[in-house]
Amino acid sequence: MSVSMSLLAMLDERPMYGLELKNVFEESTGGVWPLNVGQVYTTISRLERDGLVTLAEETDGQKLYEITDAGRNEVAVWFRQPSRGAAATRDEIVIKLSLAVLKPTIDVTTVIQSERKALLQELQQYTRLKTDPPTGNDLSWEILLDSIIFKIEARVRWLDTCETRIARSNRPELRHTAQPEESEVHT
Amino acid sequence: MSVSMSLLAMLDERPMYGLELKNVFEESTGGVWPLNVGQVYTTISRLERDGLVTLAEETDGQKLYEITDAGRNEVAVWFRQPSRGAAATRDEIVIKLSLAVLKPTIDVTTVIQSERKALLQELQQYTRLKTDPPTGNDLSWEILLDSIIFKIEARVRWLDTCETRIARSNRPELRHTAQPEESEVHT
DNA sequence: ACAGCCATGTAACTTGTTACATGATTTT
DNA sequence: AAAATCATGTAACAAGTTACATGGCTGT
Repeated sequence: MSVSMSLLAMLDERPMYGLELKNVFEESTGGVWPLNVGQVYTTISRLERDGLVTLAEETDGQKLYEITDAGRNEVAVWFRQPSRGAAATRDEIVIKLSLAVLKPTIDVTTVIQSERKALLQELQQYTRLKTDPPTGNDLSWEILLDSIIFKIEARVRWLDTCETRIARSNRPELRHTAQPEESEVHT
Repeated sequence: MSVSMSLLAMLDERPMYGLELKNVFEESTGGVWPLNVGQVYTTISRLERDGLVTLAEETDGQKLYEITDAGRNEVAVWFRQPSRGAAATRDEIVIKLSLAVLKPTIDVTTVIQSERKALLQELQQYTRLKTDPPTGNDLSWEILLDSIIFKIEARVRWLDTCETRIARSNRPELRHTAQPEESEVHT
């Protein structure tokens, strides 16, 4: 829904053609959330099918798309109503840990460390981006970047509390708890 | 991928049949992330197609599914490798705000307030759940609940910084900036 | 017998996503 | 003329999701 509503919201601003939609979207996210051009066209055609968008004008293969009244209404509702619960969405890393603690054969602390390492690298990357913005630089970009950084930080803190929780629990841990050996699995 | 990998990880523990997978999954998430039974079967058949799972035994319509070596390997990789970037996933509410600040006709502060209100309600709901656990109550459940609460809190903080950012920016705001009147949009 | 649960499954659909094809225009 | 870029689009697939159908077994 994110993509289609985004395109619709952009068309609510002014009529646009396909590539323009892609560009505006990517500019507003500073290139962090790239959007395949093809997806713009598939999404647009689905919006057209649903009567939220119509072809306004075609000049020389260039197709200008226009939002309909129904579409305008959808956008208004989208902005008015809060997005559905953050909790409702299944979260891969959370499921992974939830299942890991149920599996006696898995060394959960190793899993946590691996995840945290990746998160901290990602965090560094985005903090660097913050001081050295790419092109757009405006408000949209700062909002987006903040959201990413906040999310990563929260996740790292969550991993920390998981670690202490697991340490406190008398969960039967693997043998080599003292020196966590690198037990690489070979294909 | 979340669902299929989850099922695979559970089958890595022991062979199970369809409903059992559903039940174990839902118990591990304390019912917060319900899983439609039908989806278990569609997902299992896809795993079978990909050679990660095989039918071990069929007794009287009850089908026991078993993980294959290839499946076991997938699970090992899943636990070893960190989940893909938290930042990579497009986030509806973030896109919504990013686009909202670009639209002069939208009152961003109203949008933020509406989102925050919903988040705080959700937060309250899950904090209540924390003191009054449903059934499972064990480690998996705490881990899951923490993740949800952390995520919501981070999002609320993010909304706050967005608000100050927007206030600081000299973005041309709607007329009624001084006393934010309840300007309900009627269909 | 009937209600309700256990258990399996499928058809249909949505959203996201990519790889590929096509043609026009512009630059080198 | 060749390469690059603009611009459009389609076929195909992955993953999630639900509504519905089927049949067996159990308790009342």
